[in-house]
Amino acid sequence: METQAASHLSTTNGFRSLAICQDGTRPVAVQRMAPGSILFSEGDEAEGVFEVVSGTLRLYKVLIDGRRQIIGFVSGGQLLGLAAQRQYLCTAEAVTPLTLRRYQRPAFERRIDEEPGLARRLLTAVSNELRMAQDQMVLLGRKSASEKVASFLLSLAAHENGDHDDHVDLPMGRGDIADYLGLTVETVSRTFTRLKSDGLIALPTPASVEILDLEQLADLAAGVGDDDGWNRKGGRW
Amino acid sequence: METQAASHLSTTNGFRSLAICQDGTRPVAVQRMAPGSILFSEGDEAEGVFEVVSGTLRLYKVLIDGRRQIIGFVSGGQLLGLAAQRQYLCTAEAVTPLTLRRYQRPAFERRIDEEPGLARRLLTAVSNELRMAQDQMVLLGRKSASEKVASFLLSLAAHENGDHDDHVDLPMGRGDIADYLGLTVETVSRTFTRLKSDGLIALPTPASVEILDLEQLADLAAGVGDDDGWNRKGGRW
DNA sequence: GTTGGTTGTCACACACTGTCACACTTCGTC
DNA sequence: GACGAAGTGTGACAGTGTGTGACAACCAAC
Repeated sequence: METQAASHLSTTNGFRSLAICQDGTRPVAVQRMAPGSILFSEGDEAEGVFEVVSGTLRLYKVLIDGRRQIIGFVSGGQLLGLAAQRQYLCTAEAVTPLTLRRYQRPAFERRIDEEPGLARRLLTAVSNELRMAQDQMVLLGRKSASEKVASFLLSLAAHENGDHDDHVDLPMGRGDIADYLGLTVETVSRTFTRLKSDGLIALPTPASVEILDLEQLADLAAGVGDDDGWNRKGGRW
Repeated sequence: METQAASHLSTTNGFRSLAICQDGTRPVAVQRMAPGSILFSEGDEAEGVFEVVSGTLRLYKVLIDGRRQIIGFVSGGQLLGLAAQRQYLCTAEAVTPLTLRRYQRPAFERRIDEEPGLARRLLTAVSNELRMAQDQMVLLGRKSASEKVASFLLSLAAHENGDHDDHVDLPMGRGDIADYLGLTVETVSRTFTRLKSDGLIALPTPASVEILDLEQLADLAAGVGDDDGWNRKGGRW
């Protein structure tokens, strides 16, 4: 009926890997892609559901004049294209070298009706997506540049549920971060520098971040006015 | 497991009114509320699913220092709280006098498992929510003040699928619009004035808008650089 | 009619962020 | 190793959008 709804589904819930395909629904193809290549574009017929095996990709929408808003990043173990119904509503493009499995949509949808618990779990997954989208709306609409970057780093750190809680890898460049946070490249770059010189983070390389002061970073991300002259001194921002 | 995901479900799809309750699941209560009163707050236990009979309410999240981001508006015929799982993740507050029906969540969830097609339809509805959230992310992250207001008016006009395609009622005040679009009250006010003096709209009263030039308004909303010196003349915005 | 509170609008200076410009580093290729 | 391309970082400047304050318009109550 309607245009539909596409996108990434973070599978931090119960959807890691082939949980939904445990009974043997086979991927039609395993696919590899180079950075910059496009998996599907906004408006394409939604033919498949994808599972990212390794690598990261970006989902974005563009305005006519080229302004781009990145909706989200999808990385290993996550599903992609689940919420789509007729057409994909954003473009999916490889950030890093990518490996993924493709499932045919018709078979996938048949299973939704056949397997009782499945739709319920998908509903949970999409709801989780919605939650993240809403948090991002708060970020985009009401947070300052430094608050945005701090939030971004923390969400990345939380996602990398693993050994190094304080180390974050950035597969994407500054341009991607800018288009994800509603900023410009320069502002992102300057904010990183500022965070570094204030001792909240370290930057061994531009693509790797060490979180030095988790508490201050969390306060900043949450919008707690720092005693330092971070920003929003007198005004609202 | 996770915090959950809450929120409004615009039912522009197939969820008008009691479509999901056709077999007699009875509302526990019909409820009336005065403007400004709170239906539920962010973090509350998600006990019910609501159907708005008449009136409008706003869904929002707030930062510690009071900055507010309105996630969306919900009005007559729409469902509310469907995507919530454990807790509501935003606050729902009446904008106008409100009438709504409340359904108990446990019974609601039981039906999801029992009725085969239901979960599928809910999935569609939540996916649609996600689509709207993503459009809003583009708006918040990459659109100028005038583009935001133009988009807002058009989405409202589209929503009022009815007789007057060119007439839009604004149940909410300038402050709500500002917090929905990531602007301030003054900027919203100024932009309305500008749209009026440029002949794109008329404002019989502050709460009612006549769309005079739909095409130009649509171009503006889509990000087409107007020949007029609307904005983003030299720069990006 | 008057009063008081709320909401909307306007004016002005300021600030965060964007724009433009250029140096620096890294990496792959020749 | 030299070169060019792409990405990153920095500086100077300007602009949109903002906060503050003041005023007008509207509504309700007296």
